[in-house]
Amino acid sequence: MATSKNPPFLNSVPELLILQCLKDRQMYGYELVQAIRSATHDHIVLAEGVVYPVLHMLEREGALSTERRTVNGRSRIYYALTDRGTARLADLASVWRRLTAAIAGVLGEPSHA
Amino acid sequence: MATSKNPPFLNSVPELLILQCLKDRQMYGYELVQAIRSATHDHIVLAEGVVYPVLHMLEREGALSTERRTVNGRSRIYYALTDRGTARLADLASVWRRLTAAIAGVLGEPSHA
DNA sequence: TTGCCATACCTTTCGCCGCTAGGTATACGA
DNA sequence: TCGTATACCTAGCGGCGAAAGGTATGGCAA
Repeated sequence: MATSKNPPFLNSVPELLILQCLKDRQMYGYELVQAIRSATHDHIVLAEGVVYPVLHMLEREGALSTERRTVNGRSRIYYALTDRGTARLADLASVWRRLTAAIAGVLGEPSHA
Repeated sequence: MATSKNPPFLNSVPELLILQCLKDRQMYGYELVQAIRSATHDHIVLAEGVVYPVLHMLEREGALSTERRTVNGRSRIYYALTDRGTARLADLASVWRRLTAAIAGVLGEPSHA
């Protein structure tokens, strides 16, 4: 009942992954691409064209705060979760778990519940 | 290595669910909508506007065979998996499991592996 | 010193997939 | 006879990710 509609279907997975990574520590865009790539053993490779727009959108909505730093003569923009971002992460993760559990059920897997 | 690219991101979940349902027994479109709805306890509700086009596409590609039957004065189109459809189901399910496992890893869940 | 690769940021364009919102027709119960 | 459930269908829109490109600096090798 509480769940009004299907979230347009399983979208915003990139957003979920990015938020989750930033929960552990602040990171910059280029770093996120590689972190996700290596964390998933190359199973998920987010192109930069996906990551940067998401970061900008999240910043616009107040889910992320930014800090410009120069390291080794290179300028980086570090992103960190705000309270709002933490809440958003919790929301997305919850929806994600609910949907995957539902699908696992159809696929005939126990889904460890 | 075998996995060339990200499948456009987590698309074709409706297709996966439909194929999986048809693996157990043949069903008709209207029935599929409700079967998925109830199997997922209303967490996933595929509109008919999603289901029918997928069925037509799968039939066009030889993944489903059809049989028209009249029950209680109502005309129904029953769909059944072909060999090709079974293979397609196996493919989609495998991709699905790989991706969800990867995401579960990022989310810090054991994902029962 | 020149050129290439890695780093680090960014945007525009395109295509697809699912969603919305309709539409048709029959059966059945109030 | 009128509404609701059954059962099928389609056209059009929108959003999100993918592809493809563009800028700039640093470092290394030829």
